[in-house]
Amino acid sequence: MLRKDHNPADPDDSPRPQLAKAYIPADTEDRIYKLWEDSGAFTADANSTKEPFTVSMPPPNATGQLHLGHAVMLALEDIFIRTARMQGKEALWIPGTDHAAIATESVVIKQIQKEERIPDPRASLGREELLKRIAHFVEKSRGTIRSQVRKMGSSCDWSRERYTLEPTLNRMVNEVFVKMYADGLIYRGHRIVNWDPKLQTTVSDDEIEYKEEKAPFYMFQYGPFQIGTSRPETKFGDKYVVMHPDDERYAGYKHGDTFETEWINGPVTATVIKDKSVDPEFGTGVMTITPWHDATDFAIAEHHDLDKEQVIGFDGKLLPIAGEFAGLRIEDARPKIVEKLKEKGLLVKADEEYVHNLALSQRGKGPIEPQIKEQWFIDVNKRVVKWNRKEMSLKEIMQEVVQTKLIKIIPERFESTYFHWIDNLRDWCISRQIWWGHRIPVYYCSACQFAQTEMSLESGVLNHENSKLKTQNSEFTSVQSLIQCPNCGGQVTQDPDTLDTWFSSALWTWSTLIDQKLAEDPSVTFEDLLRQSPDFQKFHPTTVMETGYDILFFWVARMILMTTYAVGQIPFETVYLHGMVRTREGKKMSKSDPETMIDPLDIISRYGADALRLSMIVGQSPGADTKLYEEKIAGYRNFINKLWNASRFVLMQCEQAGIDPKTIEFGHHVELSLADKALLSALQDLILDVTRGLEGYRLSDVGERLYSFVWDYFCDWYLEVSKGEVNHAVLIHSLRTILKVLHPYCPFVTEEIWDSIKPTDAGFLIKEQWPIYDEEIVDRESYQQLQIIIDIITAIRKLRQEHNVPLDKDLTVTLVTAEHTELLQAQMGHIKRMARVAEIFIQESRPEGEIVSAFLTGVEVHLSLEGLIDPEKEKASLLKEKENLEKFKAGIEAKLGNAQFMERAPEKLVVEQKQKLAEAVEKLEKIKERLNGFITHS
RNA sequence: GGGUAAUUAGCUCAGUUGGUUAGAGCGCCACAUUGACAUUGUGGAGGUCACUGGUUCGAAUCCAGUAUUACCCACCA
Repeated sequence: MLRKDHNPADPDDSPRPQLAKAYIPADTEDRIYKLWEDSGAFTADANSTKEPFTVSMPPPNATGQLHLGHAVMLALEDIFIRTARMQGKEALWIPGTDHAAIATESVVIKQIQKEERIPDPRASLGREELLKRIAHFVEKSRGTIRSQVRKMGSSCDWSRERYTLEPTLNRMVNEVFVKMYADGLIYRGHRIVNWDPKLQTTVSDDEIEYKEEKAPFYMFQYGPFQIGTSRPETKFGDKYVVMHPDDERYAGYKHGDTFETEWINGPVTATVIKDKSVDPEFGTGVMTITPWHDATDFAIAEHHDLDKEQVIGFDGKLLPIAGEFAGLRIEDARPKIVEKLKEKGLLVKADEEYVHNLALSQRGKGPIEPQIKEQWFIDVNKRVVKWNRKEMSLKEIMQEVVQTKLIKIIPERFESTYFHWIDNLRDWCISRQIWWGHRIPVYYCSACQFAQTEMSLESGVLNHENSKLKTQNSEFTSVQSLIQCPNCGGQVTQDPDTLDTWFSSALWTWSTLIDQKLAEDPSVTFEDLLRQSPDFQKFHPTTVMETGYDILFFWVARMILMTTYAVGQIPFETVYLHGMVRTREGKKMSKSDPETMIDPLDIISRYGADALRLSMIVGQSPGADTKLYEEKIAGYRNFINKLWNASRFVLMQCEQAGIDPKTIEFGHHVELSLADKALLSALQDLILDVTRGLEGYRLSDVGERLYSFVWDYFCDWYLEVSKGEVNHAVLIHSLRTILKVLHPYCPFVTEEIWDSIKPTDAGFLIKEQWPIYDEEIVDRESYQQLQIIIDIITAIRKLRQEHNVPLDKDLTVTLVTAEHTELLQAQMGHIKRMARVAEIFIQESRPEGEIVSAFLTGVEVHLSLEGLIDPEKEKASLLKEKENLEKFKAGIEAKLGNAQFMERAPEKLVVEQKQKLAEAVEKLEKIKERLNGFITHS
């Protein structure tokens, strides 16, 4: 798979491996991905005896485009999965797509409106036809996201790909709905819901966002009271005035008192209500209520059994109760109503600067109108969930599994926001008035419904539970003509609503593991489906759920809720939450602003998926937002190229020596130099750090460690040493090890290089075994000895540059040492070559003449620079170092002289400090001697 | 109003349980040029770790408060 170029100049014309001068990801990635996929490397085996490691991919919108949020998610999950796979686990990463109910339906409706000039496609086309159109649209466009997921290098098991609207998932949705209904967790009732007049559907509390808006706050005279409002258009039906029972100012009015007052469209009779939910401090302490359009007012009305009247229609226009204003839209009606009240002398004052929060639909961005509507809800407080022999409510079970650490959230602080959310959680409205989605599996009898609504409702569900209707219902298309009412034999129809898309998403970790063939058979019960699905048995609970913190509530919490209830297992053991990707200015990237938008596909084509992955992982911590910009990505592209060229160097070394790298086997027979031993030792430390870091989900740390090892140690020192003393076996072995531990982060480039250096009998790197830490190879002494050589080389380079010594000047260096003579003798060649020194003397006394010096631990470095030295400069730099050392020394002495420190500090630290002190004292002595030399000379 | 976090070099960020003479990448300055790599090499400059107190032998790290910023939740007529 690498490029094998024939070299015409080569006399024997035998083609040798030759890597291109620079790594070109675009020539590599798709090819490698296909090789992996075709080889079956992504496919997990439910029958294996290996320990399972499962990741359920958060399903992207089936009609969507890959964005950076997906890219982060895919990169992280792929690292988890590739590591687990190499570590010998049965790794399953299950991909899928989401039907994205509201989003998809509104896209298609808009398209039809625009292209076919049909103003109301729902009315004109009807349910069946519209669903067909949407399904067609999804089918046509879902291939896009699949190929884009592949572009990231995602090693997910495509043979198990799932879709949130497929028949198996539909059956699971129905099973869970019926189970919850039977347990009394799902009920239908008239409640105040969030109505989106624009999208013509209810939405859940979590699908609302608030925007600050300045709108006038009016004070009106209402009988003897003054009442405040920012929404005069809702006030037509107001006939109750509410105040706190303890409010002294209104002690003269009793609960139930009535009075007549002039109001918008004439006189009304109002009733006094005393309720503790009124805040006496706010405004006048008196308010009128609009139970149909306000949640608080609704609660008061329920409590006192008051009348509720609808004022605003579901189309957002005023109803006949508004009299002359009926049919007007809110924004048109409001000023007119205020004007009328003003003319009547009922407007007391208007605060034009009032700021309040406007509730908007997250999807459609239109205002939300609270309405009373009969909807389906999930009761989160009823105690029917069996867990550890206790009966718990859905709220309690959600708390329980996180509190007891059965589920661990990373970063931990999100646990408190999770608990806070649960505390505020109200019953979940699960019905939606859109068509694209899982239809509510409830049937009504048109014949007897009028007389017995509840009865026919129940019989529909009960019948369903008795599995008479299951076959028909496993397809989401309606089949009501087949169904007869068990009560009266009349024709039944299905509930027209669909379920909140999060209802089906909440089942994702396990519904995707249910055997699809088995699920087609209606005689197999739900419990048997769980028991007999091999994937479910092997791979659930999943290991880690990785997703953005923005859907902790929408999705993660609801998966916990539904899964513990429905299958009696936690959905995942660990939740890893990543942050949002932002622009370099910290702004959200938005499609409407292409300037700030980074398109992952564009980045991949120019820098490669590996570089993109690194740029999103290194330097990011979980739960924190991350800023991404092109220079950062380019930096990691450079790193990838560095690795590529290091490999190229290794291959060239082998080629020059006539060695086929694939035949190299590394073992005890290999003779090792100091640098070899140091490198092999450092590699063990790397393996340990990387393995532990990945286990602890510290992906950024590990990425940085790998980056630094490859560049700063392997390339900058080991490969440089190799230029004077090459050991092919060590080169190949260490490069192989590096590729393995780097593979999860940059799978493409490592696989590509691996092909050139892998052992003859080896397969793909993706299936290689993870390196095992071997303490016996750790050789601290050699590592430190090489470090001394490195320090000497660095010191010489530094002195040389400080004194502007040209590189072509023949340089003589004297190393003064008492203890390292042997080491320096042996490694002299490397020092000469890498520091570009002509001659080195190793002796025990300082040389004569014009020299510049550096003082290392155990070694003095002196450069003889006749006629090139600026003595003042050298003196100044020595003085500066002396000053620093003295400060440092004084600090340590203070510590060591402190009785409390000596008593309480750990032994190890004291020893360390003493060691440092000794070194500082030694250096200081030498610097002082050297400075004295200056004084005598001048 | 309640909560969670952030504040470290010009920029973007690390800093794992308190013990480092506070690190990295980019940028900057100087030098190097066809020998793995200019998507490079070598060296350098640059930080009183937001502020004020406290705990401690010892604080970027723990505690309290202040300031600024971001996000989340609730929403009062």
